Amino acid sequence: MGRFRPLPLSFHRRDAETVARDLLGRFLVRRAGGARLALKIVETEAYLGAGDRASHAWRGVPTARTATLFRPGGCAYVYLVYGLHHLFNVVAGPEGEGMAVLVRAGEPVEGEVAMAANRGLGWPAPAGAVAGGPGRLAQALAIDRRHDGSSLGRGEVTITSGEPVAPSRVAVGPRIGVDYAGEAAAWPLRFAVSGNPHVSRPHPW
DNA sequence: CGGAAGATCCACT
DNA sequence: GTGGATCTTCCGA
Repeated sequence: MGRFRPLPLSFHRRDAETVARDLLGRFLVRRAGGARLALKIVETEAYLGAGDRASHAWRGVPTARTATLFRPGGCAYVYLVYGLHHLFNVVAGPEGEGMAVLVRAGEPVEGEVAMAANRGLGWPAPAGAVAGGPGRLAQALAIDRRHDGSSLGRGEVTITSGEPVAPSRVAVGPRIGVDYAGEAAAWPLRFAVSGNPHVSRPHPW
């Protein structure tokens, strides 16, 4: 036992917005070949499922791609965007809701050299270069669709305890890259640790 | 069965 | 600020 203790699956089985806020400050831990890589989560986005135009589950019906999104909260939902980048999500809520939290950025805390190498960078690297952005984060942790559906309570990818971030230090804004989603594009479902330099974009806050 | 679009990133101007 | 890379998935016909 040590520093990284996985959170119980009940943590993830709450509504996506609550989980998105509560994931800030927690650790995302990747174990591979005896090595351990860890990031402190500093930016997330909530996707609400049916009725949220920006969500892959907005129609409320599972498809080949989104099957895992409808499982009970506490597993990974990983998919490929633009034919190039894998994005890592935490499935939230009860079974059938299709809710999830996209983990958009992390601050390296262990295995920095290996994570930077996964990104084709040396270490030290500038803040945000290793895991400031969802595609970068997945690449740094070597997460891909093999991890789709895996439990986050045990195994190669886990979410562990950390320092929760006080509400007063959480910055809120609209989600990134969902302009096609109509009204839902403006919903304030993006959360970040205020002022943290590893966040994926210049703070609009 | 085909077209269109995408929860991004990087290089270049 | 703009455009290209690259490919799976999805939906309409």
